[in-house]
Amino acid sequence: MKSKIALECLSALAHEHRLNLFRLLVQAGDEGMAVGELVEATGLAGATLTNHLNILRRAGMVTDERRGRVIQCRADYTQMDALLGFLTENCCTGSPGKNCKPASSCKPTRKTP
Amino acid sequence: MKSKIALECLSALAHEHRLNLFRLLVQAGDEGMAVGELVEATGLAGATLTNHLNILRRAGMVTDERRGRVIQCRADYTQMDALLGFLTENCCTGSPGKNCKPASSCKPTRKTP
DNA sequence: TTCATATTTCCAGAATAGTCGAAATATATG
DNA sequence: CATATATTTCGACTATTCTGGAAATATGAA
Repeated sequence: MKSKIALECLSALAHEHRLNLFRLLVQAGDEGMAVGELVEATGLAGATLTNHLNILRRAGMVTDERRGRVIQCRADYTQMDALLGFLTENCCTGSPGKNCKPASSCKPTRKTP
Repeated sequence: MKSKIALECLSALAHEHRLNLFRLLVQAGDEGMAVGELVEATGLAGATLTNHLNILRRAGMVTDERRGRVIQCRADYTQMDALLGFLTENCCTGSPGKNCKPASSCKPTRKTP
């Protein structure tokens, strides 16, 4: 992951509402949550929520898919993984004697099928 | 790590200059870097740099120690580790079937003695 | 087509963050 | 003490981000 994208991811998560939003989506698992459900869950105005979602989308932390009138959002675990990797790398590289193990793998939690 | 502190850490790192600053300190290892050296390295005005340092300090990502007239700064690896732990936990907990391994350990890179 | 629902875009005001010169503080040295 | 160096605080300005109402767009249903 490039520094610029890592910065976008960090900025995306560095806000109370957006961190909360991302956690909600993580907990929702593969199913994800509709924008309307997120409005309900957070109590934010629609326009405000869309703004935050757009920031998470631009950073690649959230993906979505239209299902009829509803837009279903999901946390992107791959991007979160890449961010963890970036932080881990940049915590120790650049000098000899690296001490960091590779970032832990972060897979979606599947709903019981 | 509590959510509020994690947010402070994320906000601290979510800025071009501060991420750069933190990386410089990580690369500097246990020795750390003086504020003056950081001013040189970044080209920022003293007041601006102090502002960014204060944000990193409040978040616990940077510690420092006075050595005579000079203030020597260091990256706090423990806090970085805690942040990685928080992100990893919150990437998968809250629902059954956790898939994340524990966050990798992040130790300072020691200068060759 | 007409109506209802879901979401986004547009816009503007309010709040917060970033920047840096100048003055203040802390420490060392002569 | 007086002077020099290192860093921080203060104060003011600019830039960015956050917020939500209202209008626009998209889809589905009658």
